[in-house]
Amino acid sequence: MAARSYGQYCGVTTAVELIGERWAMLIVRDLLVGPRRYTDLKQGLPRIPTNILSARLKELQEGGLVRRVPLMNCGLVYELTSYGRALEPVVLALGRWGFQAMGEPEDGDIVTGASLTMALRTAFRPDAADDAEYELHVGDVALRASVNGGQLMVAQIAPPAPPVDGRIPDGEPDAVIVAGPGIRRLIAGEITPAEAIEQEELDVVRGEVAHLESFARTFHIAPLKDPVIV
Amino acid sequence: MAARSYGQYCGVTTAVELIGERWAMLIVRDLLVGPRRYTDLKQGLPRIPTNILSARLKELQEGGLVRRVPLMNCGLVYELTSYGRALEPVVLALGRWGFQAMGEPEDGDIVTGASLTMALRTAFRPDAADDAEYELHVGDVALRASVNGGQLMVAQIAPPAPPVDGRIPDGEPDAVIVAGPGIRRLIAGEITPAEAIEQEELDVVRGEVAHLESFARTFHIAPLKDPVIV
DNA sequence: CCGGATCCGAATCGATACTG
DNA sequence: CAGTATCGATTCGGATCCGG
Repeated sequence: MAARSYGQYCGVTTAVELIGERWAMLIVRDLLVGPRRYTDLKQGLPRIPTNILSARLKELQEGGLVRRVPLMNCGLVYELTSYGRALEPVVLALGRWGFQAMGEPEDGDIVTGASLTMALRTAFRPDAADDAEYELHVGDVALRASVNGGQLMVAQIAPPAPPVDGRIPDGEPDAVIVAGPGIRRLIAGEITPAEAIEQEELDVVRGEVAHLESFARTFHIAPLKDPVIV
Repeated sequence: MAARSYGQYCGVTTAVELIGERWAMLIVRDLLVGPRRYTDLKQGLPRIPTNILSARLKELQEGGLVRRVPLMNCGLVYELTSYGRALEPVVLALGRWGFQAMGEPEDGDIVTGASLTMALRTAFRPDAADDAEYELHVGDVALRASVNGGQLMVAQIAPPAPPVDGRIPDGEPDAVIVAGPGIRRLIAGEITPAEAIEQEELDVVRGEVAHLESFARTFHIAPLKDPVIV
C-alpha cells in the first residue's frame, strides 16, 4: 500500500488514492443514484470483472465511502456513506467535463439507468428549469424526471423491472421523449429541438412538442469555446 | 484501447477514460499551476516512473488536454489546452473532498509547490476573502498569495530557485506565515489561529498576528457533518 | 542537464470457472 | 445471490541507458 501511495500530503492526491482505481468512480456514480445490491452493480457495469467489483467494494468500505447494509427481508445492499455522497460534486464535474468529449457512441457502448440519471443531474440547470414531468426513453432505459421549483428528481421506471421503491411519480408526464444517443447534441445545444425532431434524433410520442423546448432549456451543457486559439 | 473502454456512452465514463489512469490527474494538477517542462513535472512528482510520465503526457496530448510547446530559447514545455484547463473544477472538487480524508502526513509525504498552490485555490472562499498579501512557507515550499477583490493569485517564490517569470508580486506581504502540516487543522477549522500558534503548528514571523485570522477566514474547508448517523 | 527510450520483475486487471 | 479462485494479459515501478 505504501508502495501505491503517491507520497504527497495533498487533498487531490488523497482523493485519487481513495477513488482513483479503475472502476471505482463508476461504482460511486451508480451508488449516487441509490443503494444497490451486488448484482445490480454488476448489471449496471457489464464489463466489470466480478473479482474487481468485489475488490473495489471492499476498498471503498475500508475508505469509509461505502457501507454494506443487510436487508431485513433478503439479501444486502451497498450504499454510500455521507462521506461517499460528498463525492457528488466531483462526479457531476467529471460528467460535465466528459460530456464535451463524448462524440458519437462507439460500437457496443450502452446507456444504463444510472449513467442516464447522472447525465440528467449533470446537465440540470436549476435556474433555467421550468416545472414539468418528463418521461425519457433512451435505448431500453426509461426514466421519469420531475422538475419542481428548481429541484430535480429522477426515478427509473418500467422496462424491464418495476422500481424497487414505490416512489414512481403518479400522474401523466407532460411529455414522453423517446431518444437515441443524438440526445447529446440537443443537450449540447448543437441542434435545436425542432432540428432534433426533424433529423429523427428523438421523438415526442406523447404530450406537446413545446415541452421539448423546456426540456432543452432545463438540461443543457454549454460546449467549450473554440479551443483552437487558447 | 477498445479493451480498456468501459463500454458506456456516458460523460463520467468518457472523462475517466481520459484522465483516470494512474498519475494523470496529478499531472493535470501540476499543469493547472502553469506550463511545466518534463523535468519540472518529474521533480514535482518525485515518485512517478519516467516511462509513466512520458506515456501519460503522450496520452494527454492525444486526448487533446495537453500541448507540447517548444520554447524560443531552449527546451520545451507542456501546457494545458483550454480543454485541459476546463478540468479545474474537477481538480478543485477532488481536492476539497480529499482534504477531509487527509489526516496526518505519512512518513515520506512531501508538499510541493503545485500541491500547495492548488490546495490554496481549493480552500479559497472569494466571498469571505479580505484583501491581503500572504507569504506562506510549508516545508521548503514558499508561496506568495495575493487576495484582491475576491480574486486569488498564487505565485511560487524563492527557495530554491528564482521564479521563471518576473511576476513576483512586489512590496512587503502583510504576513509571513511559516507552517507545517498542521496548517491543515487551521484550514479545516479544527483549531483557531490562536490555538495554532499556541500549539506551534505555525508561526507568523512577520506582520501582525491579526492577519492570520483573515487568512483562516479566506482559506477554509468546512469538515463534513458527523458521518455516524447518515 | 534535458527529454526521454528500454528492459525487467512485481503488481494489477480481465476473463472465466466455480462455490456456499 | 454474492461472491472466490485461478491464470494469462497488461500495466506499473525501478533502474539504467542514450542522444542532444
